[in-house]
Amino acid sequence: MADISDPVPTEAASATGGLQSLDSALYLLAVLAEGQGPTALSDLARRTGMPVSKVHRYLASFAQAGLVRQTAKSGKYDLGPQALKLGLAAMARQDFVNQTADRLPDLVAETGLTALLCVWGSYGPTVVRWERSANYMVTALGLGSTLHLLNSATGRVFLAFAPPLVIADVLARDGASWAGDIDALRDRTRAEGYASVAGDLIPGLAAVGAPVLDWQGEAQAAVTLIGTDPAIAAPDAPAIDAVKRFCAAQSIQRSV
Amino acid sequence: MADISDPVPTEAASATGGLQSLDSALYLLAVLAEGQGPTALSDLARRTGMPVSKVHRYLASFAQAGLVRQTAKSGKYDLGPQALKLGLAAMARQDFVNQTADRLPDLVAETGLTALLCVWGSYGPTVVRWERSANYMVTALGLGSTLHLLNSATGRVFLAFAPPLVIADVLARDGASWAGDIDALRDRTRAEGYASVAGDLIPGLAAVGAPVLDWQGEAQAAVTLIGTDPAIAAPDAPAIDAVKRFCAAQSIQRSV
DNA sequence: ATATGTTTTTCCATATTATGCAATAGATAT
DNA sequence: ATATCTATTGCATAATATGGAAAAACATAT
Repeated sequence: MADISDPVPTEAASATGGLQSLDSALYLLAVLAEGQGPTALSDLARRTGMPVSKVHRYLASFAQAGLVRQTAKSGKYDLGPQALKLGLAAMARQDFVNQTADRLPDLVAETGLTALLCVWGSYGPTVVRWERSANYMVTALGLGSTLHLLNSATGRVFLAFAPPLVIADVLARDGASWAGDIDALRDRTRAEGYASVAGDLIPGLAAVGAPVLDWQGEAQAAVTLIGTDPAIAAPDAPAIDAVKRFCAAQSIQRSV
Repeated sequence: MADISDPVPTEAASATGGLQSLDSALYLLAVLAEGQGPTALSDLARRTGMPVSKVHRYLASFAQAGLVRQTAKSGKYDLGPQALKLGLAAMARQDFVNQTADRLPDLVAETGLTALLCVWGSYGPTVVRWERSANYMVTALGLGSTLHLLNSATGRVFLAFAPPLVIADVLARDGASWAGDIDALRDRTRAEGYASVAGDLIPGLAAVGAPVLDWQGEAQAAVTLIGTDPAIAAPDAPAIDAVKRFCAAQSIQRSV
């Protein structure tokens, strides 16, 4: 152990202080989860690059814990009931609003803009959290304020990503005095993954917003960046990329 | 091969052919999942009977895999996003849940009520799908929420149609503070094929639920309709017929 | 301020434990 | 029947997890 090359043992993978065998095993589990259904042992070995005997022993432990089970007929392996319980337990602890709110300062620091967190209330998008940047401007918006469904970037996020029936009442109210094509607005927002206003509606105010989605793909909240410079809402503005990435990180990735 | 030879007679623990370290680690994960929320390292060590250093290393590996994460502020450990993915992957392989969820909008359209799909989790009936109608009201219930076994229509469905052993633990917990006759409640629910609450337990809330049964006649899931009008739970209400027909249609198939 | 009690994290020598190869058992098809 | 898959088990070796204790990090009390 007096070897000088000790600081770089083999690779930089397991620099976390965990167990190598556990890392391998959990990788195997992830591979199994990404498969479409029951998977053969040899197939798993191939896809993980591990020896079959190793995979087999890992699976034996997983099976004992109920995370994996073996189909009686074909001998293939699949996720077990304990995996479902784990997921349900994790789901119960997902608190989108608070977890997003906790990371809001990061977004503000990155963009230098004021950030707004809104959820859907009875009367429309409702402000639940402010995170002010250094140069914030005074607005009439306070905690608990409701925003317009069509006039605001935040509202448009809900228009596009909230369940249609939920927003139906407010849409009927706010849509009555709206001249534009609502369907086109919704479709475009959905396609682009964000909404913006650039001072054309509220002079001197520009905003870009994106949705925080739950695993049903419905908006649980909306995060919006606000500033005075219309440039922040330009199609290639860095703020847009920032909000989208931020919200994606807070959302559940369904792709698997 | 009935060899009784004990090369290492120190312990007779894992006769499964798996890895000891994995068994320990997965036990730790199960303990973490059964906790109510973020748990301290030392607490986990106490509850598992393992040395802190061991627990810490396990958690480091789990964290790298995303199954566990550490809350930024308190340093406590909780289930991570990968746990959710695992659960969703496991759920995706349960055909009846998917098929039922896909048809939930039909039920909502037919009745005009908000529909809820629940499966059995560690703590009781767990919401896995919401399909909201125009006038939804319950905001305290989110995806992953658990319902009371006896107070809720959904819970009563599981009480009557889930295997007794599965619900035993939760029944012991929830039944302790229950004044009524549990056996009578179960028998009546079984006979009628549905369960309901009409605002007498949770003021202003009425619900009717029915089971999605597998080939053994056991409840794999429960579908519940929720509304504010107590009339929807009246014995001859159309909502009751709708849920029962809906669930019956979902219960038939599946053989493999 | 300093002290005291929490916690979490890292270090290190030891031997316990996982590893990979290869042989066995079981199954399906030819 | 043989052939060719797959899953499972044994075994010697060394690589790896282990637990005690020390060291940080953190909070609360004095």
